[in-house]
Amino acid sequence: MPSYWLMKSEPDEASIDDLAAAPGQTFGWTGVRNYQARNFMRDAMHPGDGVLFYHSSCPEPGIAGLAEVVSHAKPDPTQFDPSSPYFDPKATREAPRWVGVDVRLVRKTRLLPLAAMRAEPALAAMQVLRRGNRLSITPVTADEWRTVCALLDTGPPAG
DNA sequence: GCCAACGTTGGC
DNA sequence: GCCAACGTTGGC
Repeated sequence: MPSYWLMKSEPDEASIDDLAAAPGQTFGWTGVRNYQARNFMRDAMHPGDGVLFYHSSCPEPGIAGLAEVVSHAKPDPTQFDPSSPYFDPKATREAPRWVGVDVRLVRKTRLLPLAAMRAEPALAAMQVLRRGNRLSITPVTADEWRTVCALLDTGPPAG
């Protein structure tokens, strides 16, 4: 049984189009510097899990596509790179602190805006929509996953 | 740029 | 271990 996740990315840094253009339409998810989000990747994510690719901190925040986890967690190389904004001087190759998984595009979708997600009763309990939520990776239930896919398939409400 | 929310840091 | 100060996230 796959699990489902919502993963936030700032499109200026890594957008759904960047994922589509990447070799194999796959890239490593780097830059997570929050322990809870890290632990999801390290402990709970498995190849085959579904990913809602979410654009954050941008003019139109929302779900921009579907992706898939294709690796287990492995050390995030940016923690070792002094020129990276994600450099962590306390991380060593012997004892890496931060990990990431590889994510592959399934398909780019129309944008499902944050406001539309909030307006959908079936998504009312979605963790990413909780007041004050700042986690960049949150679990998604199978029901929420199906609801999002249905919304993406049916397009925006008429009118 | 504002601000709510919440994570992290560090003195004690 | 407490908790105040500070930093970050992210929508608006």
